[in-house]
Amino acid sequence: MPPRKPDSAAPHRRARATGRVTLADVAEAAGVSPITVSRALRGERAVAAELVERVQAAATALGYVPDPAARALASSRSSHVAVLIPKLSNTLFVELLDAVQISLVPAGYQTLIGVTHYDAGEEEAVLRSFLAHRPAGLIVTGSDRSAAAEAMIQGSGVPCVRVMEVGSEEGGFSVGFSQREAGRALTQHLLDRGRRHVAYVAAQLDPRTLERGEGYAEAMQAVGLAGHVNKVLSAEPSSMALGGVLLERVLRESPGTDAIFFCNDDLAQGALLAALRMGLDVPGRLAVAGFNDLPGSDQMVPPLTTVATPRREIGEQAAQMLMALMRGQPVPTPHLDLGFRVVQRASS
Amino acid sequence: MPPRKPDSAAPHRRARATGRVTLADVAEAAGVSPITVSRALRGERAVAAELVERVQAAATALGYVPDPAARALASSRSSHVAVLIPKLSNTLFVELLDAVQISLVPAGYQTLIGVTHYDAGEEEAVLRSFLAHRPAGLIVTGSDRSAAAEAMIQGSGVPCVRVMEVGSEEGGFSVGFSQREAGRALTQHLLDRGRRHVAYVAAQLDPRTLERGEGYAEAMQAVGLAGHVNKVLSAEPSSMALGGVLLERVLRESPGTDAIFFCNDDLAQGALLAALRMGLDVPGRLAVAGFNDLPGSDQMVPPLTTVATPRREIGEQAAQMLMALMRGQPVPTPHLDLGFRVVQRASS
DNA sequence: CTGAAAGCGCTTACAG
DNA sequence: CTGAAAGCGCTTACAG
Repeated sequence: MPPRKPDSAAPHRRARATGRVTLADVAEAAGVSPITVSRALRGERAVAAELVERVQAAATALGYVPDPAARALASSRSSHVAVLIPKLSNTLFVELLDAVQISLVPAGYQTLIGVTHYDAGEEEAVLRSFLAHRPAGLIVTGSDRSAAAEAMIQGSGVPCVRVMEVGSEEGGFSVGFSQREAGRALTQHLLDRGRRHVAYVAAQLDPRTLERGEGYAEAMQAVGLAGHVNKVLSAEPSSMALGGVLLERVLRESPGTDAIFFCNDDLAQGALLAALRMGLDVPGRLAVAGFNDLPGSDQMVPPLTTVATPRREIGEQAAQMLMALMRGQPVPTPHLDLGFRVVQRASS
Repeated sequence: MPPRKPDSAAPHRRARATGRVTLADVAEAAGVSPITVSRALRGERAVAAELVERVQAAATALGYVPDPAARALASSRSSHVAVLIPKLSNTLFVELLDAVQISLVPAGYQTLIGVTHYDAGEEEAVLRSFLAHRPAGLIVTGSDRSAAAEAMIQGSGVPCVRVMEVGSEEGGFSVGFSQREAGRALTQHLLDRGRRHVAYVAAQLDPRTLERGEGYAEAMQAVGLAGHVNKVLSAEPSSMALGGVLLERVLRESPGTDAIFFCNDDLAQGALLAALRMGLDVPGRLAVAGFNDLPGSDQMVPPLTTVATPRREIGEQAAQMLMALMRGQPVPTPHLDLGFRVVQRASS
């Protein structure tokens, strides 16, 4: 009978207080040092192929899951990607977010979503709170923000991609399309269909909405209809109900209007339904067009003419671009224009 | 002239490599120990009022922001709350999420959102990844999940609130309403309006949808119309377009139908628009009702009868309940029933 | 290609 | 009511 070792020397390794399987456990099981496990699992630097296999087997056998907090503390970089969007009530942003998430999650990143409600103060607060988490990357909507917010982004050194617009500033990164061009194209479409008294009706009035309005005005001016330019702007949040209200307002204030370009499909959908209730002939008496091609627009009566915007592709490409930046890889096209498409349906 | 001190002894405190202001910096500035700063800032335990003030002043002056990673590592509890929802394409869940977020963010929690796509495997994967982040709390949709997912939740020890249904199991926590009761109430409403051939049309077929269907069947049976029970079920994802398709299918297969109860408003909205295109008289020939009272339902032609569900309140109350759990406070009502409301409009 | 040492910035027991 | 010590679980330089 072999002599019993004293208790104090017994265990090869004491179980953690937390019960968690750690890097050290994997290292011991694989017979290597913790740092080798770290490197093997992250695929960082060269580790002998044989060791990599042994480490991976041990990690799997023990059910090892790296601790993001420890990783973040040691590397001063978390696996979080913060995404800032203005509102969750606009389907556009939800789809954008969904696409970002679908691309980022399989790569091991966690999405932290921040809603700014189109408010500079809220955006700063969200940014401050998120940057404290040392995110690996940042995706923000548009390029319009307070100087303070901009300074926080720059000062943080966190890679950042701006979405929905295409920028051109040196040093920045963006994925989107030209809101102005899109506004111009849709207006041109209405003009091509023979409309002359085209009104631009917008709500919410964020910078992208205003840019579309500028495109609209340019298209009108280009064909000598500067005198017919009619922008109806409401700072209220966009909604179907508001679309109906604004339709009535335009018809009352500018009875000669023969086409309305709504800045977002929800307004246009609401206007279409209001027209139905009023017995207003669309497109006979009035052409109606929207923007974004949101769910339901193709189901309207009549189906809604609109601009299809590539928010899902924008989300995916922004995620790809950000991943390249986070890995320190070069980005061939720092400002990626994904374009848009005028979708003609029976409402115009 | 005073003698110059040697360089090596000069600085009171060396700047961190990271440049970050730490607890130690605040402690030094306030003339207390780091642990006192920690306690004063978290409001934990009793700290002399005078010290609290001094610490807070120093923290503010230095612009101190606690490091969530360090905090999580030391306390083995992060400031993240993970929220699991089935889909981002259903407005219902987006509003729920928004409400949760609005309640949690001001309290210093970060929301980690996980989309399961109604898939058990995806749910397990998301859960595994989230639990590695040691969330402070968890909010999940419904109470239907794989045994593996359930075991992960239980085993993690993370406080968890289930939303959208009200449970009754001992030991659990939930905020929602009775889907079955709601299904019954809406059906009863249609019966009260004189309808006899009421069909229940559902897509997606998640457990809540099926429960509503059971409520529907019960209401039919209760008035002796068991023979008229007609459930039309499609496993496809819910959408407006599908609503139109299913409407046509019901009219073709069961021409005697005089009312349809759609399991979600998007289907019902699509059906209403299809009816418009077909020239089908609603509610004269057919009554149409939906569920959830989603945006746009009140704008339809005719406006849609539906059940208003309190998802915002559910989100808020779930957040409140979870915060109590995370703080170890007692929860007076572990299963909170927030009810629902039948909203009668012109479509029935 | 592999490792020993130090440290990231907090909080948790344990004392007093 | 306050503090000194230890440790959470990793990764970053620095060596070899």
